[in-house]
Amino acid sequence: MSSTIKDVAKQVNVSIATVSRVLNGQGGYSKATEAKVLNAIKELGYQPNAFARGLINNKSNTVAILFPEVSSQFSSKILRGVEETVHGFGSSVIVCNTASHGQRTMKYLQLLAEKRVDGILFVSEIITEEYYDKLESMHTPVVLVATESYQYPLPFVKVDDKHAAFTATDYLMKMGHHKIGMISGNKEDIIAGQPRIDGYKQALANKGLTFDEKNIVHSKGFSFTDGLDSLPNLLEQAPDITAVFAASDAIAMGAISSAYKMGIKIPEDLSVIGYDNLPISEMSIPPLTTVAQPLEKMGSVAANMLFSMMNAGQKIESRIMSHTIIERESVRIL
Amino acid sequence: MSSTIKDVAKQVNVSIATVSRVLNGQGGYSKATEAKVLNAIKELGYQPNAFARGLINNKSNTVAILFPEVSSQFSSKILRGVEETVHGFGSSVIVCNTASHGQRTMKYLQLLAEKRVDGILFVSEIITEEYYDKLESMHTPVVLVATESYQYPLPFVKVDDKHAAFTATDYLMKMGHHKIGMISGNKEDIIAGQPRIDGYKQALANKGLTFDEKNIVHSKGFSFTDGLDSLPNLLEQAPDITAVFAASDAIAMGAISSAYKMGIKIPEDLSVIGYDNLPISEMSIPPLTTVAQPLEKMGSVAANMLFSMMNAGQKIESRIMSHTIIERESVRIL
DNA sequence: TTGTATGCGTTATCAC
DNA sequence: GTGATAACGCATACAA
Repeated sequence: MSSTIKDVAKQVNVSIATVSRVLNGQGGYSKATEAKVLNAIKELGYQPNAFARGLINNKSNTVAILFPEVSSQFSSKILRGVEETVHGFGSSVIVCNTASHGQRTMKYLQLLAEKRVDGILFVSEIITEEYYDKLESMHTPVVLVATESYQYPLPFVKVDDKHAAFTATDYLMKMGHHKIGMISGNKEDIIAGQPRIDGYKQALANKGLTFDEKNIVHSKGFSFTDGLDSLPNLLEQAPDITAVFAASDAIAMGAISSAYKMGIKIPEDLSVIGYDNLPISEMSIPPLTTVAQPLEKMGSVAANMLFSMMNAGQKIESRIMSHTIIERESVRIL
Repeated sequence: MSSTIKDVAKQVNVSIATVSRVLNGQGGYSKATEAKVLNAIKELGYQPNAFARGLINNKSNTVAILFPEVSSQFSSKILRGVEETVHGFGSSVIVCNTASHGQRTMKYLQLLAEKRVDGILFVSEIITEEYYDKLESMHTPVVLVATESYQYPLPFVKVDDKHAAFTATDYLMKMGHHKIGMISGNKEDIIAGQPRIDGYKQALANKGLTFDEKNIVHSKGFSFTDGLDSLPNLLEQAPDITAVFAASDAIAMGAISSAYKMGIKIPEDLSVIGYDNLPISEMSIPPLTTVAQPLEKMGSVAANMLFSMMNAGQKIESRIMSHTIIERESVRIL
């Protein structure tokens, strides 16, 4: 099939040791033999065998990334950042779609353990004891992205969700709104749910506004249909609100579509601010004002952390990425 | 570090051959030893080493997929389908972002060759001679997704672009439109560009309508901003059109946003039909009528083809996937 | 039913 | 400068 180091050696009449040396540029050979070897490599179309190398070096030049859902704009953006920097290190990235399913995730980890991946990125997942034990047994660097673990000492890179929600709500108030509703996403979600609710409440309190339970509706998740379904409920509970903070861009898009159906004009009748700054927020009508997470950057930062851990072997500090308000046209100045 | 087959053998006082046998369930050992071995494996937390296995079997249980851009909804959907079926086969998928860049692509192929991936999926790319030669030298099954090669005998899975464009245009005519414009995307694109233009023209001709060059504008690409920029031009050239066929959903979304800015109502003043049926088409205001490509399905079909090729070693037939019109609310009945 | 020995393609440690 | 050769962890042909 594919030619080996042995074939090259034979062709040039040197030992495999020598070939290996020039292959790795270690020196200890004459210019002449180097040229001959290099030439033979070209001629034979020799490809180093990653299996053999891995066996010796215990290194696969591969990292894995696990998502609850690969095919979301959210995941895609992170993946983009990860892929770019991983490729820069000469490594490859394996993607895994866990569907937030425990058994499936464990099966993946097993596979990744056998493949001896050099590092693992966990996106938007809660780390269970089962996962953690497995990860520990693998002795593989791990970094969390857009999530964190309160139980286990895993480094993470994410935005401060509570702070970001505070900023979004505060922005609305700065624009003159006092009656502000919220579509919260899943409040059971300890990472992306509750903290954003807390941030919203705190911003209100900070300006001396009292929080009213009627101004918030808790959707099941963070999707478009969640927004679509929730806005009518919110408006029924709280007809007097002039603005709504949606816990995700998808929810915001759903709310906007819902408003459109009900003949409510955005932002004339109702202002909307989202969360994430996905590509869809640009495509919205009107374009969506939102608080941005630097997703691609987060991916690349996380990947860099992984490589630091592999090389230095040291524990790495977590990173809180800064969020920013992207002003577009879905919020009206009151 | 990690324990090996040898450790297991020692623990149970059998030979490594025996351990290997029960590991692979080949039979040829007593129930008693099997139990003991299995037990020791659990106890020691033994993990098979994929490097060693790969070295012997010449199989990595890994396939690679190359995209011009990983972080698009288009790519994501395909990836989702691929990941699902590949995982079903107990393999992993490596993602590569080529950026449609020759050198970068070649570097990827080199890496994949060294890793001895079992198969390669090429999405939305033109296969150059350089790529093909490299692929040939790798002796690795390849299947093309959402593209095809006129020069090289590579199996593909895609929609019939010309036919789909015909269907879209024909749908518009069935809804009573006679003056139909098109925003074509990149007409130099031999796979996704020209065929869709041809389909549009043919649908017109089929109903006895004459094609007018003024009714079409060729954007640089297939993106949102292409649609945003192109609609005004189209409307200037052809003020009397009542409907437009956009060569992608992103273009359609851009056109709709553009119309919104110009105070043109969709679909009352102008009907729009897209192409792809990405998730965004649901989120559009109004929801976008479009011709759907079954992207996720295409991914899974392509992956299945890959495994057939690996196992059977046989050449595989290409697959033309059927497209369908998804009726939503962006087309008005005239 | 089980064990021994060889080889897969490299790298690395010795020698020379 | 260069060449043998022993690992790396596993599968398998061949013996027993």
